[in-house]
Amino acid sequence: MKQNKEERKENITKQRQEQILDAAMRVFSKRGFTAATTSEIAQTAGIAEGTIYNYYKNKRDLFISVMHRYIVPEPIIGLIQRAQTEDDSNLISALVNDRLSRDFREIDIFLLLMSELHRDKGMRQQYLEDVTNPILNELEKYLMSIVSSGRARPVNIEVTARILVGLMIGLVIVKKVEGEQGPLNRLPNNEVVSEVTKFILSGFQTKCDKA
Amino acid sequence: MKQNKEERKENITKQRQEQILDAAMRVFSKRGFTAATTSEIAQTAGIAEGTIYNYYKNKRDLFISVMHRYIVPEPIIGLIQRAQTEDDSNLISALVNDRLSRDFREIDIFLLLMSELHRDKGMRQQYLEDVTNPILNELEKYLMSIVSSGRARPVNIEVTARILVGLMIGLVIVKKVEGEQGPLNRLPNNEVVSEVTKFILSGFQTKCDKA
Amino acid sequence: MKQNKEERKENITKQRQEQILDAAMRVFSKRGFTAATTSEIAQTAGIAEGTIYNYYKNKRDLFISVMHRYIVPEPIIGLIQRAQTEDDSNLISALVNDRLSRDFREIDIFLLLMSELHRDKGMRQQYLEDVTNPILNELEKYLMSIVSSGRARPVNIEVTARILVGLMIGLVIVKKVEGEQGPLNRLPNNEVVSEVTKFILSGFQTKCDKA
Amino acid sequence: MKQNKEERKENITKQRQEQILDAAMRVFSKRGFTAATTSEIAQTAGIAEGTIYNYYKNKRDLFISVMHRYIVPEPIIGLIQRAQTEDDSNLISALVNDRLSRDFREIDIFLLLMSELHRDKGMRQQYLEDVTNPILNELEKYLMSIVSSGRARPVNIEVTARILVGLMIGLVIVKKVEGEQGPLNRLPNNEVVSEVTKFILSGFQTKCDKA
DNA sequence: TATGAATGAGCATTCATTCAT
DNA sequence: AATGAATGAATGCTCATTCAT
Repeated sequence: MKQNKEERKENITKQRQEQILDAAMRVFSKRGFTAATTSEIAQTAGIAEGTIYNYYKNKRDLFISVMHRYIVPEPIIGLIQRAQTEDDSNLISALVNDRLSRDFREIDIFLLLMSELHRDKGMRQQYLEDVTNPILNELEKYLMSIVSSGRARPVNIEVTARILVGLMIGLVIVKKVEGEQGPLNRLPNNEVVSEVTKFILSGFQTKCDKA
Repeated sequence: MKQNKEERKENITKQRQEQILDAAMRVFSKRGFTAATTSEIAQTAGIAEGTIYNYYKNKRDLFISVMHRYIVPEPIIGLIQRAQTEDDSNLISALVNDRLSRDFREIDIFLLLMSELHRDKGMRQQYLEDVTNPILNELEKYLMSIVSSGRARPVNIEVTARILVGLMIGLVIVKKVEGEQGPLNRLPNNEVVSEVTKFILSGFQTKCDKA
Repeated sequence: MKQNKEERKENITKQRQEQILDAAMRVFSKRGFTAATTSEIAQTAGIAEGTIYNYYKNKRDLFISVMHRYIVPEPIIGLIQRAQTEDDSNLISALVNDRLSRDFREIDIFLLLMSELHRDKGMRQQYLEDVTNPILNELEKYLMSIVSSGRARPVNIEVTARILVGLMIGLVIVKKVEGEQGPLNRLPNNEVVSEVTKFILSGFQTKCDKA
Repeated sequence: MKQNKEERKENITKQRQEQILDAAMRVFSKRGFTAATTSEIAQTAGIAEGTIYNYYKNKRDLFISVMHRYIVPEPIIGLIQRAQTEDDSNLISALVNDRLSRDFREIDIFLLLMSELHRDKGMRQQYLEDVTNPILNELEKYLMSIVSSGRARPVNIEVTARILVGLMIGLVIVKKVEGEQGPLNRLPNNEVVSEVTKFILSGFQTKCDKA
């Protein structure tokens, strides 16, 4: 019984934390770290302002928790790992599709993260360790495998991994900046994905021009 | 003589504005729009806080002026136009090199702009008109010319232009996030540029696999 | 029990509002609207500056609340209504006495209101509706009744009502401007009241000069 | 020649002072002392902000000069003196008419003066000596003469003088507060003047009711 | 544990005044 | 004498954080 009670308590605590994190994520990504107010976060979460401080030491602590909660490498790493056996075109398509089909909120969080990273050395280090490096490592493993199997040119693995990650990030930013009227939003998603995939695999030059 | 006087006055005004803009740029890119204080901007510029308001209506006006002063499409458009007659590999190299050789401050300003754009519809619209669209238009013209000349595959012009822009933006972000220890900073610049150029022209797949 | 709690809370809120309004009234009437500082109001109320803003949106809102709290037509209207059956001399005496026995603070508030009215059209309109018109209406009703009963000359009702109101206002101002040494303060109150009453009823000309 | 030059200089100085005083009067009466800015005064006068300080020590000094320049007892005293020989009804009419036909600017200055008087003891004292007392003295002399000549009841001279002054002030305030739509503005001026004159001479009670 | 009133440091902005030209 | 840029103190207002209930 007692344990049951404690469990329930713990559950409520978890729920409350989730509730706050979700609200904080929305407000932070809408306003940016400094312009976001604890008052608006509390309102969004449907709780009192003071309650936030029962779960998080201060605003920055809450922000860091939001980043940990919503910026994670697992989904993208999963994609790469599951794709190791599939053919390359499928993997790239899946990756591109995954990124481009996310909604704008994620882009906002990402941009937010970017702009806060260089104000907080510790955060930047942690983001590198927790998110960037795992993804890049996985990509590098994949690139090594396809280079050694002869399916890819003998590219510089490190640089190419960064090219791929950079391309994903950049596309998502362009998509967001141009908004609803931009081609990346206007065209059917699969058309965009297929075009990007072809680009990644073959560049834009006429193929086999030396053949 | 009189004109001389007026001219000198005008020069002083210009200098003072430049002085404030420069300081504002530094502080804004270090702190972000909201966290930047007019007090720190004034201190950085070596003037009194009130003096800022003799030249700019308010903090947001100053911010917009900074953006206009430091985010301009001309250099990149110039590059594309001057390259129309050169061979494609040279143009791409030049573009990539131009972007990757910029210092971090510019990246900060760019990220800053991105994160403020979606809080200010007017600013976003203006940025599209003043910067994004001119660059994309120029790129699209270039792509059309090389497609029709047979030097490029019959790609979707619109999407490919965005791929190129996105790639530039993304690379610069990755370079910034990984910092001094990342490959994009560690490797010789020309090596990175050459790798990116090859990627853009041919992708990473083994060429002519169907030949 | 719960209700008790809520009630207590409400009481505290009321008290706090009253505390702020009282302080604001003092400071506003001492300094005028613009010269009054929220800092001094807070100090006078014995609270922190920020606390004011838990109860009032901004300084102007606080000012308007002060006006609503301290400038009300009810007492004067009550006087007129209760006097309808009494003889006219009694009513006039009561009115004059009521006005002249107020302390200087009220005069300050009144002057303050006057000087702010023409900077704020909305406030002026509201003051007319809430205070001026009700009093004038009541006075006009009274004047009509005494004219039709033959106790008064067939005066222009509208103008005479304004003469009476103006006389009250003006006397109070003269009393304030001349200060302690002026006759309106030096002479016994009932003497002044009686003199004013006689003036209102009969003017200063020798009565019945045509009889 | 030299003297001529100096004279001209003096004239220019006078003109400049007048120009500043006039502008200051307009701005002060529109905004009130604190809310009026030296910047707006300078703009209104068509001069540079700094120029004000060549003629007036500071803002308060300028304000006091405005008061001295625009609030003077002479016109009203002149009216009373010139009327000594005329019949009483004419004098009262002239007084009332003089006050009620002034435009709103003067009322604003008067209200402004009132609200500043009690922040500056010296100013209040001076206003009493320079303006209030001379007018009241003149009125008292007049009242004494008509009482002793039997044309007026044996009123309390001091109080009655204040009643008359108060009535003028109050009427003007009511006229201003009610604005264009109020009866004091809507009705023909001579009708209002005549009504007020009759009131002052005879009150509103039916005349000769004891006769 | 949740609440939300109270706090006061901090910020953008204004403005009277000065002073070099 | 006139100018107007520069100054910086002062102000209204916000908001993260605390704490009594």
